[in-house]
Amino acid sequence: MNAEAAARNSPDTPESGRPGSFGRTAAWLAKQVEIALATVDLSLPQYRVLGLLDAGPAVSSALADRLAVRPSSVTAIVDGLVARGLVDRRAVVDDRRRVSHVLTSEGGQVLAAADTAVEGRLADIARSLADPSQATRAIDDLGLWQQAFRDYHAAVAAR
Amino acid sequence: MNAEAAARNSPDTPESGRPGSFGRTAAWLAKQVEIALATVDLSLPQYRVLGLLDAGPAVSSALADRLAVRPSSVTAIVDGLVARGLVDRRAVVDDRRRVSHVLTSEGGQVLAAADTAVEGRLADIARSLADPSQATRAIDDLGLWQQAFRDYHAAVAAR
DNA sequence: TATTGTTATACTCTATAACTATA
DNA sequence: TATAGTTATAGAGTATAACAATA
Repeated sequence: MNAEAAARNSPDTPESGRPGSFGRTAAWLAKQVEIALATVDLSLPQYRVLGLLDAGPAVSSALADRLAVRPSSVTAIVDGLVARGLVDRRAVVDDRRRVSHVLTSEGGQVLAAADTAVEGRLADIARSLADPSQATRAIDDLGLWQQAFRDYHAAVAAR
Repeated sequence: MNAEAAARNSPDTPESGRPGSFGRTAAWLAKQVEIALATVDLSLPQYRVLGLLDAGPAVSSALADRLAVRPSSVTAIVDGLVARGLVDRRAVVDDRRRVSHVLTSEGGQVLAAADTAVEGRLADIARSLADPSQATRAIDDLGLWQQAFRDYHAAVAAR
């Protein structure tokens, strides 16, 4: 351990990140999601797309905005989903430059399986906490983040 | 919105994921971390490596285990960090097949900047919550997950 | 002309398989 | 022989730049 780390960490938790480093925790949470998604053969970006389309059809530019990626990345991500029949591409009638994306029923099933896999893995990890009430609290408070994202996007959209 | 989604969502939140879909929330949390890390020119895997090395030097196989990736992926991730002078590779004296990795002081500085960037972005989003006490709770409870990972790894290591 | 999306290309992360060096 | 790690190669996600189709 380097000097900075030694100064930051309490003596009885020598292997941990510094206290309050919740950014690193979020990074590990991400890895756990990836591991769970691998069981249903889905990547993190694909899971995000399916989740967005679960709320209704969306054109490429809307997906690119919400995913915070470039349009060419949307093409790449969706290519795989279309090839597997999880998403349908369809032309937009009044503006034929645009391409809309629709979740197929098979896509909905895979999305549900993905939700189950991810939630199951995260719940397993939460149960490692000694206090069962803390496990519940850890899970429930991800719902707080869900609300935060909703409010955040609403605020950004209103700008 | 498809029929399944319509059935799951409450009428006043038509654009949201289904209630309790905390797996999707974790997936979006991951994206926010990536966006923040881009400001310090770091990827999510690189951020995880720097965080691990902050606790002390580690050989490739140990990093592969903790990162849940194959050894060749460790080589690829670390290559970029070594090229930037954030990590040093060094031979292990008593077993020269092994390669140890050490966080440089510049690496420690970039890691600190990354922590600041990620925590700042997540805090911004949490502040979108109407109730300020909920923002605090959302942030604090990521610390609960930090503890959960610690306990989970301890349990896995003890197997 | 401007906009939407795809294609071409390059870089990173990931894996599997083959290889080198060491044990 | 077995193990640790790298290299070779391939596929996915990302970006930028160039392009085609449409407005």
